[in-house]
Amino acid sequence: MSQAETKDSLKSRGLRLTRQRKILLELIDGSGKHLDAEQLYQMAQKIDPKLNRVTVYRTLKMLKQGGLVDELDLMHQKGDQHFYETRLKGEHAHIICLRCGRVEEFFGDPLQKLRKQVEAHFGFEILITRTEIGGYCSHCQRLRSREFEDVRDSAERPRRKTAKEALD
Amino acid sequence: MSQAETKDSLKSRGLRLTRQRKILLELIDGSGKHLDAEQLYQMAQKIDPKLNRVTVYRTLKMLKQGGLVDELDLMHQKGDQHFYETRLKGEHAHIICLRCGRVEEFFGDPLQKLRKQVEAHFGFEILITRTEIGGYCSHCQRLRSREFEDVRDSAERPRRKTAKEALD
DNA sequence: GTTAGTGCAAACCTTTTGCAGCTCT
DNA sequence: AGAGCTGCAAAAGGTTTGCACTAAC
Repeated sequence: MSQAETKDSLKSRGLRLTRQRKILLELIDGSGKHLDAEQLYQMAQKIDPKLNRVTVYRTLKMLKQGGLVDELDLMHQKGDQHFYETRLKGEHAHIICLRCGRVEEFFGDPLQKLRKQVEAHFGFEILITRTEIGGYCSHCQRLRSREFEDVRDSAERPRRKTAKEALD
Repeated sequence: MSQAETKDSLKSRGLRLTRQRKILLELIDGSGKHLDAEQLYQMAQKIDPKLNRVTVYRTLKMLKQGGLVDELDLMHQKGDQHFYETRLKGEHAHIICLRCGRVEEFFGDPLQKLRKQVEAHFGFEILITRTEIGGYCSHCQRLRSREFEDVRDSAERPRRKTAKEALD
């Protein structure tokens, strides 16, 4: 969304385009990554050291409610925080590798079909959708099978992880 | 999943089927609802008053990692906690009404097609999927438009919500 | 008997709230 | 002028951790 459109969107709801909001909007629009509140806060502070973490949270909440950004969980692979992206690109799913953390985006007709079927089937008015898929990317599949072989071929007794270790 | 299958699944990983875990498994399997850790804790405590909240969290984490339950966010409509359901039913999406909180489940071929396309397109090995759709159910769409008319037709001046109120 | 699991208390991380003062329009 | 916004401090909500004791196998 252009700066001008965003400005209009805020104005029309009686909201103000403050110095802090300008900084945060540029960071979200410009980064092209999925940033969480803490990352945004760190980046914003380099521009305006007085900008408070609370302002970041309040701004994100406002942008989310205004439909200007989407909130992601990314399968909570890194923790329980939320990530944000603009609504510029069309609807897409997020594919998260549970080993290396890499995130891919998938645009494809199943997402549109799902949307249409849900609207038709339930008479539902859709405002937000979130599709997240967790597993192993092709690269990590190879690494995992090699790790597995290493354990079996190892000179050490191929001890299985204790249950406690497995939980960590 | 039957009690026996679950037992095997735990045993094969060197995990124990304790009194506390039996209670929690029955609650999750039996309820048919999407329960969060706190609800499970409250229910479990009625059966065993000494069962600790921490045990609930540890058990859920273990079941999730073992692929015995799925974790849901339900669009964080009620807060930032997680909800849980067994993996008995096939893959499905959750449709959450942002007004009344009602949750519907949608089973349909777009979900399978999405899965296949992602596997084919990225060579991805899928372990978990989560599709959540937020909006208004047909019932709440009607209520909302009525509420809106009420405001316009009201004898009071049709004041718009202040921005502060809108955020609450 | 050994190792996994539990309960308790305390810590942790992320996010929200109350309030006085500041700033955009 | 006046409503909206910010910063600060403090609290809240949900979840995890360290450790000594207990129970499953």
